[in-house]
Amino acid sequence: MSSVRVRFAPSPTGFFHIGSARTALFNWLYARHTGGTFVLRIEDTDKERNSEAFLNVIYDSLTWLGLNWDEGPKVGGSFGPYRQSERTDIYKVYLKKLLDGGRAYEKDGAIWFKLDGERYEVFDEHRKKTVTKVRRAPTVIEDRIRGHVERLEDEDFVIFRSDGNPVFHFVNVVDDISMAITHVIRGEDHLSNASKHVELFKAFGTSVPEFAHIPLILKQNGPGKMSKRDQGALIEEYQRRGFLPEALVNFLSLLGWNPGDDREKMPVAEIVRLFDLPGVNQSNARFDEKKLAHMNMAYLLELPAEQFVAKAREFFERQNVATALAADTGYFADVMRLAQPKVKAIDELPGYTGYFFTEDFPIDEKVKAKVLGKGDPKARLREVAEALPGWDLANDTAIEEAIKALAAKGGFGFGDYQAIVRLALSGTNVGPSITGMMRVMGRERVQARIGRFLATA
RNA sequence: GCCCUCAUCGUCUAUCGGUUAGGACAGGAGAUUCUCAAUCUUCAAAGCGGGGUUCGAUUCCCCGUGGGGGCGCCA
Repeated sequence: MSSVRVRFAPSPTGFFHIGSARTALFNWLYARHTGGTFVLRIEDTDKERNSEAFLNVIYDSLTWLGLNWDEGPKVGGSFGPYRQSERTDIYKVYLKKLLDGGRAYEKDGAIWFKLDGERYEVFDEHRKKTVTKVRRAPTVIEDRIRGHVERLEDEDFVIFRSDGNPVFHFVNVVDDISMAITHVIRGEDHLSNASKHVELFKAFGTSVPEFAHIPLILKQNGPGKMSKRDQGALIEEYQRRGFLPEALVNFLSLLGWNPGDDREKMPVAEIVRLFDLPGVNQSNARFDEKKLAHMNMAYLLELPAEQFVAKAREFFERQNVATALAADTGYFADVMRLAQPKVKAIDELPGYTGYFFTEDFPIDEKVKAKVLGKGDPKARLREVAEALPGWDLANDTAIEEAIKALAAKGGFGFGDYQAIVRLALSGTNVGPSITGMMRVMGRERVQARIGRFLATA
């Protein structure tokens, strides 16, 4: 085990979104790559906005994505507790250090961090008020991704609110010190805060951790970074829609990082092996749901059939679309196996396979008009209905051969039967092969559907 | 307004001074197939602008411009 200790420090103030997931992922990847420790810390100092429900969303989402934490809530560790709301004693100790060292003072009921340097007053045009500034040199941030960054931190800032609760900058730094965090990997939106943090680290007399400010994920359309309200922003949504977590992880890893060559689809173990800070980009990346969908499809295609069926079963049950017919697990599995190579996502399944599970499926009138408008398809269908009792429906090739033989007799081709049989069995013109459909539906159901179609259409 | 940061096809990106600027998604065309997908082939598509440095800049520097972030007793 290396000495690397990274942390993911979300606050449970809303649903877990894709930017947070990516930050968690990069931290996790770095920990796993270096053989270090991945710490989960809950930053719940804002009592007004925190909720227990959102806390569970964080645990669920991380678990679903496979980002297991070595220390943190639920698993414990020797640097706990891991929820900031339970660390108030630690914060008091650290505050006392600052107070005793003359690096903090009280004003307006709050406690402020005192920067070193000479003070002077100036009118701030933007904020329309007089502020006290400190004459001092810019703070230097050595960032593993950004390089050398300088920023002038010239105003004291609040570290304890007047209600007695510590603020983010303070607890963040204190916890990083007390949890022995070595690498701070977080979004670039914190780069401007980093100067405050560096000053705090210096005031505590501790070494500053390595910083790595990763690029942000921008919303797909329009300006700005991805926020909770944007389309596709919530991890929970992908979970609900039956996306494969490994596909999402693979996609997310490529947003702001690359292995240095053309490889894109990689098992997570390979990403862990290749991931490193120098491979992280500096520029923001725009979220692309089409590419995610493609990645998901690629993973879905190679998923072992049993797993695909299980995923489908879970989705059908959760969406409450299971019918009496779908309750037949053997039949359900056969249908799903037929659909696996054809769909791009699990949530397409109910729509794509609906007609398998009910006799009351709709007939697409446009398709019907088109199919019936060419030649005499109903005659072909009648031939199938008559020949069907003698066919072997055990496998697709046998069915295909039977249809071809039937076609040859009348001087037709397979194609003259395909569309009309499909229409009679499914009511539409898209779907799995008709041979597969016939095999899975079975003789009785096929016979009944063709008969009904012939009688009514 | 001030501060920080970034800049290659529509999008994600490769290139660490010398390449016909490569790949992937999306888009077009074709092949294949029982439909639709998938798959295969193929086409179109990029170095923000201006100055430098250099024999040579997408690559290094500066200035613009544009994007992003920050400027709370939120995190």
